[in-house]
Amino acid sequence: MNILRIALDVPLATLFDYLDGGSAVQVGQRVLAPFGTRKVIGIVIARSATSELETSRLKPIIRAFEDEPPIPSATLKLLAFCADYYQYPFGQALLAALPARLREARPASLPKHIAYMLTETAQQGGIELIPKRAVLQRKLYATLRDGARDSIALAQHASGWRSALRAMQEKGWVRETELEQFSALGAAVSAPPLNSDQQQAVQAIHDGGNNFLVWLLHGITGSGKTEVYMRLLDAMLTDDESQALVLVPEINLTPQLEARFRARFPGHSIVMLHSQMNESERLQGWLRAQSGEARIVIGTRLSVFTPMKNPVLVIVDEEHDSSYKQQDAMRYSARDVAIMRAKMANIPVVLGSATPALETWHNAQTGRYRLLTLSERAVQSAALPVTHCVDTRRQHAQDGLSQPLLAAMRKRLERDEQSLLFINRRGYSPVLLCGACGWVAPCTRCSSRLVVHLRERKLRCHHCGHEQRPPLQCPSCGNPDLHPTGHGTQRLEETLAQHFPEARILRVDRDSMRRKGAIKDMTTKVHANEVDILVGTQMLAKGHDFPNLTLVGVIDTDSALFSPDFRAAERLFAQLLQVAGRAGRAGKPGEVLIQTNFPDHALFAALQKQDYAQFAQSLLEERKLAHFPPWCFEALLRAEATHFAPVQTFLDLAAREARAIKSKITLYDAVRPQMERLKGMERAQLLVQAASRQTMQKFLQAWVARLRALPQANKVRWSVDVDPLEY
DNA sequence: AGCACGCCGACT
DNA sequence: GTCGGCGTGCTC
Repeated sequence: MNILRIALDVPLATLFDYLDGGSAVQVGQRVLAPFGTRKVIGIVIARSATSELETSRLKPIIRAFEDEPPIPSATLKLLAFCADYYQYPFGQALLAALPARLREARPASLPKHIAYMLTETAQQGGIELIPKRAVLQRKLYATLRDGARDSIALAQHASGWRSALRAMQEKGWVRETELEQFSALGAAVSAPPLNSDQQQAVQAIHDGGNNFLVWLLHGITGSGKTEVYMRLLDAMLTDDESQALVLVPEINLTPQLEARFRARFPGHSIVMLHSQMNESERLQGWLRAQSGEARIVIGTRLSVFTPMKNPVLVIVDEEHDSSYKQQDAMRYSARDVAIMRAKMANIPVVLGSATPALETWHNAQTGRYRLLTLSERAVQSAALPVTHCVDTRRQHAQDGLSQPLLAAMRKRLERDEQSLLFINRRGYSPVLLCGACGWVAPCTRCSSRLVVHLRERKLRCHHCGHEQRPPLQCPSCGNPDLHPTGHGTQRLEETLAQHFPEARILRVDRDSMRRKGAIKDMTTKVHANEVDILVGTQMLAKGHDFPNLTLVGVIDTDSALFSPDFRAAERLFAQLLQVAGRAGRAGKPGEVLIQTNFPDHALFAALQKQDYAQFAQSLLEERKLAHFPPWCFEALLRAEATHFAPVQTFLDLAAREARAIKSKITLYDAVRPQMERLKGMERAQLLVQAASRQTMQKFLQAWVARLRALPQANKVRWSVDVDPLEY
């Protein structure tokens, strides 16, 4: 058994065989191996006595990292499953999941716990040693008087502790010491009482036992989902070994969330894993989770692959959030991988959301998932805002602003309260709209809207590729005045300044918030009442709590209401529900004004009542008629190249290969995505639908094998997106 | 993906 | 004469 089967970071779906060179390296451990002219890091996947290649052609590995803990087989199996499901080379999937430090050729070891303690001198001298004005040092002294503390504990007691501590070290008052293991620090803050909904949810999940079950925790904003998660952790992390994985969307992973968990579980080692951490922190977190020391792992998308010794629970917060879907390399959905992980480990998984993804809701309706509802508000001060539509067919919106909205904003200015204008710019493509009757040009083959292509004077379906000339008059009412609709948000800020020259206006979007700390500055300003009007995109929808904000205006909903992307309405509902939650907290009643040409749309009726279930039901019926997910399964073959011709050739051949496979799939024509050209690349894509996951998987397996064999496949960059969210 | 090999155009 | 353009093909 001296042959090693090794996974390498190369775009080939094979393992590579090497001689072990006498090393006792185990499955899951790292090796450095010669590969062509290079030296690369690989992971041992299996040991074997034989190879398909002649043994004389095998090279021995250069070195093995035998002292490192092996990646557990459960993690390898999960990644192998994902590589298979998402049609991605296993070695690349595996190596990409590791912290970057483990892709480098130097050994990694479990970090020591450095703690700080007072020296003899400091203890005998007492706190009077430290000058009164060195407030931070005195604070640290008081903390360390009770015993040694590590950096995490110190950070909790005093922000900016590092320089103060260094000063104390230089004076000889503090020295470093090494702890054997993580030790409990401080007392837990007590848990607030649960309302009956929360109690029932905790009870139900706890009673569900330790085996695989998917729970959907459906709770409106402010219903206390996080408290339910923490109670579950409390209840399920009982023995010394058990661990839990908590996934959160990119934006939700805030210092506040971390502080909340640490305060609640001071006796447990908690590890945070997200993209803003530096590489050594990331490696530390990974190793602590792998060793079993970390009891709670809180992280974003990629942390779904973090190895754990004894996981007992997986939580996916805001499971509908699109940041769970990776949009390059292996295009996995961390929510779906989390469910698969729970299934493989035979443990429960909890999905939490106020507006679940329609796929998730569907599974809860059919009984595949268990539904738990939190309908009471846990925070009593959080009152439901009043939602109204402004009918922009009657109240014309000049430069995007209608009179009722302007009047409402003026009222807030007079009362010294704040307003938020929400711009929904995402997924924007112009549709052809009749201003008289509200007719929107539909696709004849899909239940989607046609997109206006002004330059070519054409209407096109981005889903199936259907094209037609724009009609000269409205087929519904005969009105000849049809126009593309859905633009004009750029000048909004200027227009506002004209209307309210005295108001302090702050724009919040990705551009203005790019600078580090910009978001924190923004929230401080809003809390200090230094802003009257906030103008922003979906960045503003989440998380922030502004007590003096009493009006939310939504500028343009119609482009999303009738977007060619069939998921746009679902996203709009989630966003609007979230922005509505920004208005009127802490006692002051909030108001939400939505400008729309279609105030009778079912979405607004459901929004006014905060009735997700009703809206989801109507969307599900629509999707069933149109044969869209979740009533079918999809995969997208994307291709791009500097010129369009090879892209077209490749997709034509790919379509031919697809038809040659005897599978019950629906193949659509190749279409250009909304961004036809991106970063100098001409793009196009091919959509495939199947009635079941198995059918799709079987088809993709055969298809991708044939695609790899096509010589034309090397002329383009192509990838498969299984369960795509964006087209 | 890298990286080497290889076979044709403008340079010291 | 050779430096270097990127097409082709291989990596256990």
